[in-house]
Amino acid sequence: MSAKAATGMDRRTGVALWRQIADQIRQGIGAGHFGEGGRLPPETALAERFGVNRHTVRGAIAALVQEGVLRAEQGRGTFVEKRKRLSYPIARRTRFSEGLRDQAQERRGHLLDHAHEAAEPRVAAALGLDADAPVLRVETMSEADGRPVSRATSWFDAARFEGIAEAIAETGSVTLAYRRHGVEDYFRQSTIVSARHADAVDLAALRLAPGAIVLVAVAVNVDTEGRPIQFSETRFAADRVELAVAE
Amino acid sequence: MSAKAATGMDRRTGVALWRQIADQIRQGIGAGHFGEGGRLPPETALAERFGVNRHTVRGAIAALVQEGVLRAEQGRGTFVEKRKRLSYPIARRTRFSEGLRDQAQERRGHLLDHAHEAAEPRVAAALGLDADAPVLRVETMSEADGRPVSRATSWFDAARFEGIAEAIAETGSVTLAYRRHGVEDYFRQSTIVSARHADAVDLAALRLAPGAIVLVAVAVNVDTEGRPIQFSETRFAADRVELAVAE
DNA sequence: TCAATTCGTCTATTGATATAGACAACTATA
DNA sequence: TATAGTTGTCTATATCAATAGACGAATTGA
Repeated sequence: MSAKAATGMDRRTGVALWRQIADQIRQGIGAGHFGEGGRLPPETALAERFGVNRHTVRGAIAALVQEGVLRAEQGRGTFVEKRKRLSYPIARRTRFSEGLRDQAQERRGHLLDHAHEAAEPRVAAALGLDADAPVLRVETMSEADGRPVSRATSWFDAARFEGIAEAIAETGSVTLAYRRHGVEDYFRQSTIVSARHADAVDLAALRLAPGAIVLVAVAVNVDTEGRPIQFSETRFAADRVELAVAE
Repeated sequence: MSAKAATGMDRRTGVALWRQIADQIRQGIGAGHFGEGGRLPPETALAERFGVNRHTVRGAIAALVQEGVLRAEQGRGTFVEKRKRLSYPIARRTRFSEGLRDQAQERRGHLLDHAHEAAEPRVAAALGLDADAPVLRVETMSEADGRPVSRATSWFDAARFEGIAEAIAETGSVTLAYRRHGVEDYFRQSTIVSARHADAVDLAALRLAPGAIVLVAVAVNVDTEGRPIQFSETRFAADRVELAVAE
């Protein structure tokens, strides 16, 4: 394998070289190749390693500076800014803020939007409702230390959970909002994890660079009697979060 | 929100529009928007929906035809070739071929490569070995119905599992290879799921289009006495697989 | 058979991407 | 205070990506 091919750069693929390089550098940082606050190799060295022109590397670095991952200082070098990836636990008892307790100083949830609508087939199936039954759709996002972590769309049975959006907005917590509706405890029944490119709405909400990846977790929560109470699709910024599956 | 922005197309991002559109169409197929063997809307309609020129849509379709996802017929339309996303279970007893029994006719594992090496820190920690202890690294990939599904790098304690690579090559099964080394049963102790762009090696092995996403599952298997026997990093083609977390 | 629909191909133009080279501006250090 | 090493900026050129319009080729159904 030639030195050039080994770098993973592909041409004529619809993905610009500067973006491929930016992705590799970001990934290298996540893997700890440069250390916290460490210095990147000089642009000329990176250009040689990736087999491209120095200007192309500069494009990649500019994008990562824009993202807040790198900081370039004229005459000195280019340095790593980014923090470590958060590890988000997925288990039978999954609670957003508890799981991140040790990893972030400040955790917050936001209610972005909510609306009544008729249940789509997959929502109706998950919640055990008839097709087109009235459901509440709630859009939330969560932050840790001021960085957006995830964005979720949740559906609730409108008949049982009328007003839960307001309760989430007031308390900032789904767990507390459940209490107000007589649900003392709840469990995660199932979780399906997949990954895709972030769409425009999530890019904006999570403050991601276009082309970024989101981890998608589709989950069903049930109450202590096993009745489904929530169906949700959560998108996590893949370069900030990993999912720890407890078994 | 304008109709254009709602389509999720972003310009000046280093990702060509035709590739963004190809990714969205592929994703739409995975979500079942066109049905098995279904027909895509005409190119002119797609161009309008995505807010781009017809030629740009044609670029996206050409890429998906090349991938084997679509089939274009002059005068008739463009049709879906691809099968549904496989759902790969992750649980305490995770076995590759058993989990996919109902979803694919033919399942196969391949041994690609194996080598002795000194344990990296994360490998040593996971297997409970001293740093730089001798370990066996094994590269495998798996297919379902002739389509590459995943590619894995596994590490074993060299002292305990000498020759396991050959056993995997012969039997095509990790479970059977374990038997030969006196491990009658084993469990998954932990799994960490993340996502990233596929690197050049995985692109080739999984026959993916550049820019494609892989789901990364880092796992530790333990024997019935709780001793770690395997540390592995598996990369799944994100457009062909989803991970079903059992809880 | 005819018209409508749809994919396939061609030409032309514009802006983004990538390469190449040169030199300025800044930093650290011998 | 030189000097080497690094990032920042400029010009120029070639190729890719995207738009625009026109027309050919194959299929379908009236």
